[in-house]
Amino acid sequence: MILRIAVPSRLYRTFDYLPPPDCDPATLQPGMRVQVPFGRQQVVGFLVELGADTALDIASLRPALAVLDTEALLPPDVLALIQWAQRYYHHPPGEVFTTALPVLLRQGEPAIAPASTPLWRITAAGRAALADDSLRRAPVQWRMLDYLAQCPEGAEPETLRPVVSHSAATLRTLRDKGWAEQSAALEGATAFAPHPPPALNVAQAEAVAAMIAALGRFQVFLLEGVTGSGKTEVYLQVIEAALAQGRQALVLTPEIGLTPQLLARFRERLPGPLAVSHSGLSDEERLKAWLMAREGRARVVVGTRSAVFAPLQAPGILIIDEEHDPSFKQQDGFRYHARDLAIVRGQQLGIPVVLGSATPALESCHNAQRGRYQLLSLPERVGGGAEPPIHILDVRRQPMREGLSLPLLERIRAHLDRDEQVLLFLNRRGFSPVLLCHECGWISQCRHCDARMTLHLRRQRLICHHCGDQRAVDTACPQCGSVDLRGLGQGTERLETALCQEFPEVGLTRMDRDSTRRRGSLETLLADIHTGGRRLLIGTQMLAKGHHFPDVTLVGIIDADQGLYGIDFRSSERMAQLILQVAGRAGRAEKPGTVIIQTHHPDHPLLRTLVSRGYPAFAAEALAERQAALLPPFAHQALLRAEAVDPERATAFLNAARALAEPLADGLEVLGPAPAPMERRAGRYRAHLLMQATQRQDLHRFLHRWTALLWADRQDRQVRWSLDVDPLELY
DNA sequence: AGCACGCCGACT
DNA sequence: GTCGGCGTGCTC
Repeated sequence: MILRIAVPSRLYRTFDYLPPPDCDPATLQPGMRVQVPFGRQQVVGFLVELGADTALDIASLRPALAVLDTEALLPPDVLALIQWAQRYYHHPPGEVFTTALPVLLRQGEPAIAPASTPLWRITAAGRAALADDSLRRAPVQWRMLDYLAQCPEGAEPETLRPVVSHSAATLRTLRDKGWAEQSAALEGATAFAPHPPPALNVAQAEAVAAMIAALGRFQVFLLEGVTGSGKTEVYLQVIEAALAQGRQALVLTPEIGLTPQLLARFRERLPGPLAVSHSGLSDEERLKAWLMAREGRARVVVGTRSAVFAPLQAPGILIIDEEHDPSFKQQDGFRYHARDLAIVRGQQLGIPVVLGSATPALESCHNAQRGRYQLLSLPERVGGGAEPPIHILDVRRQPMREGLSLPLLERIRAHLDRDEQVLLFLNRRGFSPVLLCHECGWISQCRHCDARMTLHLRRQRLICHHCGDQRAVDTACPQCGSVDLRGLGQGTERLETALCQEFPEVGLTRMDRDSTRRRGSLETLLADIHTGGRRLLIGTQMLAKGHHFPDVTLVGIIDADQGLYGIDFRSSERMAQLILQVAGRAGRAEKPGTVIIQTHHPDHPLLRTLVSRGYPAFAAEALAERQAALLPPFAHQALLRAEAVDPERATAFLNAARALAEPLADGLEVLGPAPAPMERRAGRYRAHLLMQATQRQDLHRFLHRWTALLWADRQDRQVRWSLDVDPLELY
């Protein structure tokens, strides 16, 4: 008997081994982990298949060293999903397994839960202290205690570490004061008092009924609902129905969507422990969540992208929230799309898949249009209240003050004068994206990229946002020595400075990657906004996700122009989604918000449609444009990327790849090699070859044969290359 | 990707 | 005479 093993390497094939000498081959099952010798190393591999034949001479096979599991680690459906993904994305099997499993398991740790650490919990006295302001002078302790108050079933010391900078000392102090205590984990014994579900409106009830009727068979639903239309409530009720049938639910959300609010809502409504999986967890916590899902102790699993591979004991329904979010697509290594894989998994399991979004991806809209997905719309906001009106503000020939037009400034002042909050969205961090010498025209070019370094005035650094390189800001022009260096263009830091001068009496909060760099600072900023009287909020797309600001009555989109004529054919779709998401952050039923978009292209047809007729009309029009241009979803793409220090070698590789492709390229176009839009990045030159076909089948038949040739070809080791099937970014 | 082999130039 | 630079090839 031969063991076909996927080893953790980026080689595009499996390796054959003999069973270990002391092993009863009858106990072996695909999905078990096996310790094997590999070259001069020992690695943990995955048993993919048991076979009788091998392409090699039996005598040249090496025996495996040990079988690490007594039963298959992965249920058959996850194994099937992994194999499907490996074929579809044409990616090395070892890396696919590696991505699909928690770190500890791929390192060979046993598949049993690590000893549980005692949990920290708030005491009754602690709650009282939180309420009566006795921690007014101790903000760090207050923040920790407030965090504990939001963890009814206790929190592991590990998860508390990021909350404040010296969590262990803080916790000791809180314990000594009797406000927090540490005790062993209560096994799944959440004090669960089911909250009665709120009444549904007609559209919600119809959606829930349609999904419940589909439990037990494969059906994709596209749940399209504006912000505040109650998508989460629909999820909760359909999950409850699946649980009542003894099944589990898997919910995928974008990273930022895993906010305490969403989890708290799931916890108070759904019985039993929740398995939560995202990148902020320790390896032990991830393994624990994984095991709870597999053993069925957790009935509901909530996680980010990689949770699509979570093993489930009795899968009942898959839900992908904010399905349009690009973070569902992995952008390096194994470039899978978790939403697409969830649909495949649902089909393989014969269970429903729910895609929810206020602004569905055009791909999903198209699938709904042709009847592959069932469209369910939630057109009204729960509790009434209209969607905020969106206005286009033509800034052509307008005097601008630091990127703000005077009419916008006036509106901001009016809202602030009424004691309301204002949110300004600018998708560019730093002070200004370029430093320019007014004397000779020198600009702050990055040494490693075809990009300019962004000026961060506060930190007195020039930082390249593409490779991370940074240096001190020049005091004089490196070219001509002039001291007249000026920042060109607006970033959030500059906007903050300008608004501080304009409205010195108003509290202001900036939210971007720079201001939330320290762990826990996001929570602090949000607390400031909700309770601390900060009334001007400035931020990047970080603002657009997860958090709602009910007191905001004015939203300003500072610069919509980038998105309208971006290099990427998806940039207008992105911009529309961002605008509506930012708009959706604002207002409440009795105090609706207004949205103002500054642009130099007030007549841009897609922007006009979005503003006057809403997202569905926008999507229909954008889809018509895609169809006319034969772009996705009316064509299917794969991108072969190559990068090397020497640009010639990257291109030579792609030319060779193109030569291999030509005889096979039936029913598809091969475009390139072309330099990437930003050709040099982090000191390496990047180029690519784009394959495009109108029939998905043609593309995949081609890729199957072509990748085999590519891997067999003797390659230039200096060239790094990768294949991206269904690329979201064309660079 | 690792990891070794091996063939060249810079030193004790 | 040896140490170590990185080009090349292999991993069942």
